[in-house]
Amino acid sequence: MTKTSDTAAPERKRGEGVRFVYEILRDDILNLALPPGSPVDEIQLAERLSMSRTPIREALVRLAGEGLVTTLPNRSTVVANIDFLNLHHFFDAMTLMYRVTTRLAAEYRTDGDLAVIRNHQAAFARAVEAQDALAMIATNRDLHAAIAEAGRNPYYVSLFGRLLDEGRRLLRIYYLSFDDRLPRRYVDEHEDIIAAIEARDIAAADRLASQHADQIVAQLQRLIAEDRRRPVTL
Amino acid sequence: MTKTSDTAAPERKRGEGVRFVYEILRDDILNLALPPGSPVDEIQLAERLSMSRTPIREALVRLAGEGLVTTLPNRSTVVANIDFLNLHHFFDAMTLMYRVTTRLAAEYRTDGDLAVIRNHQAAFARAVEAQDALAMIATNRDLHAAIAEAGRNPYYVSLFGRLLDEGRRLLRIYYLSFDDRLPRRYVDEHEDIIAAIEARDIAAADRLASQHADQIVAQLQRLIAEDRRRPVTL
DNA sequence: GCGCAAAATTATGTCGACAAACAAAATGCA
DNA sequence: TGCATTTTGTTTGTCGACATAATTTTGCGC
Repeated sequence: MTKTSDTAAPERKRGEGVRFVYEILRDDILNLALPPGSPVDEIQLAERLSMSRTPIREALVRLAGEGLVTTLPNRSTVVANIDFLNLHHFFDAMTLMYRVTTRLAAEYRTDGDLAVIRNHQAAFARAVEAQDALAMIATNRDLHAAIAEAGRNPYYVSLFGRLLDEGRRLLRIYYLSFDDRLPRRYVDEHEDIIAAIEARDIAAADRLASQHADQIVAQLQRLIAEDRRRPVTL
Repeated sequence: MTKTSDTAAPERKRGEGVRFVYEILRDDILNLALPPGSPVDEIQLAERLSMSRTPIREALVRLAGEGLVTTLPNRSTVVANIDFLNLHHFFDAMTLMYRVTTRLAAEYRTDGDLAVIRNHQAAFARAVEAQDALAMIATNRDLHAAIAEAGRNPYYVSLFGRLLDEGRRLLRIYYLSFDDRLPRRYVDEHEDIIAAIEARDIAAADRLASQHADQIVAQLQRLIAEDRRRPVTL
C-alpha cells in the first residue's frame, strides 16, 4: 500500500527536526500519498514521528510558504488542491521557465554543470528503459532543475522548482496512462537541448526548450482531456 | 531616528500573532530599519512585542522562505544580504516579470482591475508631486503588484512580489540620490502602460513594460555605479 | 604576556501544558 | 417534530521551561 511513509524515525540530531518533517511531508504531498484536500493533523504527525508539535508546525509554515499546504486560521491545515480550472496559468509559467532557464544554461554553464546534467539525463534514460513512470517523473524533474542551476539565476531556480513540483503532482495523477512512445521522444529532445547548452547556442537552446515545453504541456492537456472524470477543485 | 518600529502592541486577537510579527519584521527589513546582515534576536523581539518566542519563530520561518532572512542552523538568524555581485540576475528576472505581468494584464484585466491600478498610479503621482521618495518606492511597488494581479497568474504574482520587495530594499539605499526629473518620467511611462492595458494592446503593453524596466534598471545601475562605496557582500 | 583548555554564558531547538476558537452533540422550548 | 441554544469535545495558537549547541570568558601553564 502506498500509505504515507511510515517512518518510525528515532535518532535525530538537534536542529534537523524541522527539515526532517518538512521533507517527509513534502515527499508525501508530491507523491500524492497525501492527496490534495486531505487534512494534516499536527497531533497525529507528532505521535507518528515521536516529536513535539513545534517543529511540525514550523515545517507546515514552510510548506505553506511554498503553496503545498493551505492553512485556514484557527482551523485545520489541508494539502493544497490542484487548481484544474486555472491550469493554463501553470502551463504558461512552466513554458516560460523552461525557456529562460535553458537559455541561461547555454550562456553560463560550466563543464561541471554539464557533467551533472548528463548524469541526470542518463538516469532519466534508464527510467524510460525500465518503463518506471515514477522514476521518469522524478529524474525529469532533477534534470531540468540541474539545467536551471546551471543558469545561475536563483529567482528562476526557485520558481521553476515550485513549478516542477506542481507538475510532479499533476503527472503523478496520470502516470498510469503513460505509453512508452512519448518518453523516448523526450530522451531525444533532452539530448538536443543538452547539445545546444554544450555548444552555448542560446538561440537553439531557447527554441528547443520551447518545443519541449509545448510537448509536455500538450501531453498533459491530452491526459487531462482524456480523463473521464470531471476534475473539480474540491 | 528611524529605529525599528517601536510598537508596544497590546490587544492582539488569537491567531494573528504570527502575521503581526511577520508584517513588522518584513516592513523593518524592506525599509532597511533592519539593515542587511544584522542579527535578529528572538528573545529581544519576544520582549519588545510582549509575546512568546513561538510565533516569532514561525514568522522567521516564513521570512526565510521568502529569502528575507537567512537562518544558520543552531546559530543566529540574520537579515538577508543584498548580493551586489549578482545583481544582473535580479535585473534579468525583474525585466522579464515586468514584461509578462504587463502583457497578461492587457489580456485579462477587468474594469475593476483597471480602477485599482489607476488608484495606485494616482498615489504614485502624488508621491512624486510631494517629492516623497519613500512613498514613491512604496506606491510604485503597489502599482506594479496590482498590474500583476490583473494578469491573474499566481506564479508570476508571487515571484514579481519577491522581486519588487528586493527592489524596494535596493532603492531604499539610494533614495537620497533621487532627483525629480526621473520620477516624472515614470509617471508618464506608467500612464502609457495603463493605456495599453486598458486598450488590451498586448504588443504595446509588452514593449512599454520592457522599456520601463530598462529605464529602472539603468537608473539603478547608474546609482550603484555613482556610489563611492564599494558594496560588498558581507 | 601568550596560547590553549575548560567552564560559564548566551541563544537556539524542542517539549509539555494551558487557553481560546471552532465544530459537533445534546438539551430545551415552541 | 423542528429549531435555537447550550454544552461537550477536539484542535489550534501561545506560553514558559528545559536541554543542547555555539560562543565567550576564565583559568592555568609555559
